[in-house]
Amino acid sequence: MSTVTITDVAKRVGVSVATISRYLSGFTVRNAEDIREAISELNYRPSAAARNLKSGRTGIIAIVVPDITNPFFAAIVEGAESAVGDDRMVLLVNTGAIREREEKALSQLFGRVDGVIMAPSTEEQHAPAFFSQFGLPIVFVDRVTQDGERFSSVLAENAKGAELATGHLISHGHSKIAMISGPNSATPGKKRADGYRQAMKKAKIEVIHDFFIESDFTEAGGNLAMKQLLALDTPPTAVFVANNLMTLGALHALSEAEVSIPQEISVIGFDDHDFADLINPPITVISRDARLQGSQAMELMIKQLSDGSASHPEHSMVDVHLVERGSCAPPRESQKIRSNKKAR
Amino acid sequence: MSTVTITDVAKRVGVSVATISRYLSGFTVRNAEDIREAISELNYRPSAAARNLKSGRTGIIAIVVPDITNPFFAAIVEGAESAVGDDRMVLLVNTGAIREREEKALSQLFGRVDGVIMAPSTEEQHAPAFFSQFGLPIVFVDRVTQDGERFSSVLAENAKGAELATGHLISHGHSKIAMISGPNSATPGKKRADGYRQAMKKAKIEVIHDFFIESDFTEAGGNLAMKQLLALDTPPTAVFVANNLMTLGALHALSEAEVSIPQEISVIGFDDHDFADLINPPITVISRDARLQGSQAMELMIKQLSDGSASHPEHSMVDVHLVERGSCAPPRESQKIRSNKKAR
DNA sequence: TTGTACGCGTTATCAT
DNA sequence: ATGATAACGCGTACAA
Repeated sequence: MSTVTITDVAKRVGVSVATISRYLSGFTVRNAEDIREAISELNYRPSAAARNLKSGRTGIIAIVVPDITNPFFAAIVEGAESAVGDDRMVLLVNTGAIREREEKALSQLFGRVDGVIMAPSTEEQHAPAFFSQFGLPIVFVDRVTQDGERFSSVLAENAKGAELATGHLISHGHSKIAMISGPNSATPGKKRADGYRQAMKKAKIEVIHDFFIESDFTEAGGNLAMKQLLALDTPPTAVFVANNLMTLGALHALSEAEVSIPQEISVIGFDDHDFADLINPPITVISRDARLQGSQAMELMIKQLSDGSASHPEHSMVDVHLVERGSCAPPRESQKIRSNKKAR
Repeated sequence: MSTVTITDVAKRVGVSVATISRYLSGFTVRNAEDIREAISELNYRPSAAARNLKSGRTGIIAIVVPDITNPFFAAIVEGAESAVGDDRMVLLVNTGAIREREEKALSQLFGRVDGVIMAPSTEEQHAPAFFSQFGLPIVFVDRVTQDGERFSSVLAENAKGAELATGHLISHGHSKIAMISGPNSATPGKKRADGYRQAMKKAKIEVIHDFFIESDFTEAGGNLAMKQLLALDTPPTAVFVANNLMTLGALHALSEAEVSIPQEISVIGFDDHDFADLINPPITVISRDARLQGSQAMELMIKQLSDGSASHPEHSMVDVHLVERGSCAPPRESQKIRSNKKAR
């Protein structure tokens, strides 16, 4: 156990601890060589804990996400990590989208980290109050909480993306367009639903109640929603699925029910995936640079930390774009989908 | 800014700091109610930094992985996080499989964390020396370094899995079986190659030099390797790909070259993937519980931390199993793969 | 049960 | 340029 302190080094060299400290801080000292040597021989490492206590900073930035297993959040974390710099590190908190864990994590984070980058699982949250209460710098990424405007954030062009997706379906001639949406309580859920409605409105297509399903961004949720859609008397001819996991679930439902894409139904998803182009047919999606979202969030955090500019929140958005592959086509003349074939 | 200390609470209540400290530690004190009240009114939070300095512990466990973007490592991290408990947190380090970053991270980690769970990018590493030097508890997960036996580890049944995979191909009647392997310098790379050779030996099939390609566990690497295989005068009729990313790359190469699976070539991968069953055809793989690997590693770490049992390293292995889908079939009579059609 | 006082390892201030 | 020392906030041995 390396319990060698700055005092040991000082004794070894025959100077005071202050001199060693100065040397470590880059100041010019007389016997720098002796010190360098002593440090390496004694294998001295400054105590992070002591430094934290003195400085009040930890050099650690937390990033809290609902599910690190979701490739999208993994990309965000990777982006954030890539921008953290040499003198700081990233503390990961995976909340499983469980509210209690989020809150507990936040309180545990206080004092252990200099700031937190967070993708809150819901907007209905007291997080901002919590943050302002403790004065912990925060940057929201991908999602915000109720009065999230008071804090910096890096979101995606959710509404635009959803409009793009829905418009793409419309341009193929579809009108029976369903949406499997995320929870309305989460930023991307709400915004993408808005975009869908906006596009439908522009095209003067009425949104059928049964065609809009508010699900939960999980694979199971997407799976269930798609089954519900297939069980309808007149199923949709196209569906826009609001995130990658739900798309996965929906595709499984479609595959199980032996509904062919895009002949019987057109599918477009939000967020790309490595395998999306290997599926048959390759899936058309709205894509964006999640890694960039993460790195931008980290940059905002670092700026905030050095400027102390918590009072001037910055809001940035990463762009989205359509990646056209093979899962969208015009609707058939005959709208007879074998809806009840296998779908429950 | 919450700069309220234990002293403030003590003054408020009219007792000494020791009493407050005792209250916080769960001891019985006279005016517990007053203290509780004062703490909540003053919004007092004990300083983690000061506690760290006193106790020598941080309550943080690091987990360093090559690539958090790889679903496999994401699952490991998620598993580890799930087992960390209420009084500790996880610090993530993503090294990008870059040796220098690994080493730098390790030195930065010292003093900031109580222990590190690590998936080293290569076995050719001085990490163990580094660890023993500083006495930082470590548990290896998925991979080890040179003298990794001296430290606890949670590996997978790599050799068994590779034998299973190769045997599956052999049982279908293949003999021209190629392997796209990982780097021999990494534990899973080496062990899986061993398993392949073992299975081939058992079946008395000679391993053709050109059929064994040592790649690098990346998508690009798998892609290139598969192209090389396809460009051979007599290409293999089956291929075992040693990890998920390389499988992805190989599938892209196959798809690009319009080689049909399993008619023209059988494919089996190592490590499952959410989308593996949606690809056409669904991909047969060797699977294992990565999340379990992560949680076991964390459990070993926590045990080590409480026991102080660093001297009794434990080595555990998670099992593997074959997930049969549709990417393997008997070889054709005519072995004419359109090898040079589009490959390259 | 409670209070006093010291130590944890650094850095910053103040003299020298 | 250097040395002595206070201070960071907390836990705890010791005395009461």
